[in-house]
Amino acid sequence: MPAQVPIPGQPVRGSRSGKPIMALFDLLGRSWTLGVLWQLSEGGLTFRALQDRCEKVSPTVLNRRLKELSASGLVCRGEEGYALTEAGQELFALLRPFGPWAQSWAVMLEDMDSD
Amino acid sequence: MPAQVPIPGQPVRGSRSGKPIMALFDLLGRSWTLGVLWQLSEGGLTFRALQDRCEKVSPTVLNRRLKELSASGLVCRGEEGYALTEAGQELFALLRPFGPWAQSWAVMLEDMDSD
DNA sequence: ATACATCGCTATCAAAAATGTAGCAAGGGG
DNA sequence: CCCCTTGCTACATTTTTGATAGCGATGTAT
Repeated sequence: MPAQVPIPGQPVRGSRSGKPIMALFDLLGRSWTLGVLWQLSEGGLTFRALQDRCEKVSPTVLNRRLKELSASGLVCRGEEGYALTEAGQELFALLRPFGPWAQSWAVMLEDMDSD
Repeated sequence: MPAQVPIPGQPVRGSRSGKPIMALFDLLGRSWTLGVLWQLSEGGLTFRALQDRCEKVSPTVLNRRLKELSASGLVCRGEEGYALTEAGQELFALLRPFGPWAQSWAVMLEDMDSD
């Protein structure tokens, strides 16, 4: 039985209430979801191109994530393969600052470990 | 063998390169990580309080997530139980806009389904 | 001191999800 | 027809998550 797509308003993995933020976290908290959104941000990619970008993702999981993201209106099929929808781009806009933040986080962790 | 904590600079689940953003996505892409950060944003919580807030999390997983988040410098133990570190608060600041966005996403999904 | 409650977990086992690899059906080019 | 790429599906294995019970430590009231 394949996993269900988290839908705001309905109980999801981890929340009886189905609060939108919890549904979103359920979706984003699955392996590769964040990575796929990140990779698609620069333009449409074919299934295999996406697979290559995400070095270690199995086709099984990639396909499942793409279906979930499509059902959630974040991804759709464009001329060049899979692409972010408008909503997907909005979400990515929120995600973008994570890039630079992760950099400084990495530096902080190094300092933390060397002490 | 328990799961390892994703560390920037080292290969992680899903990335040979170990780019910080990929390490971060690996961490955030585990079940309950996002939810825990969210719940801790309003102040320190004890283990059991956290368990109650996250309705369905098992102690096994909660404990594992807390260890990972501690090792990653995002969470530490304060006077009132577990709390966000400074870095954790920075990350939450990036996460906060997801709340309102999730609301409008929920509305969009309803419209999408009713058409 | 004893009884009881609460807290932060750990142990154990079952279920679900992810991984790795192989390969198929469809479409295009030569 | 032959060969190549694309978008997957099948299947077996490993990893992760989930559910439940309960232990040892600490505090508090009796």
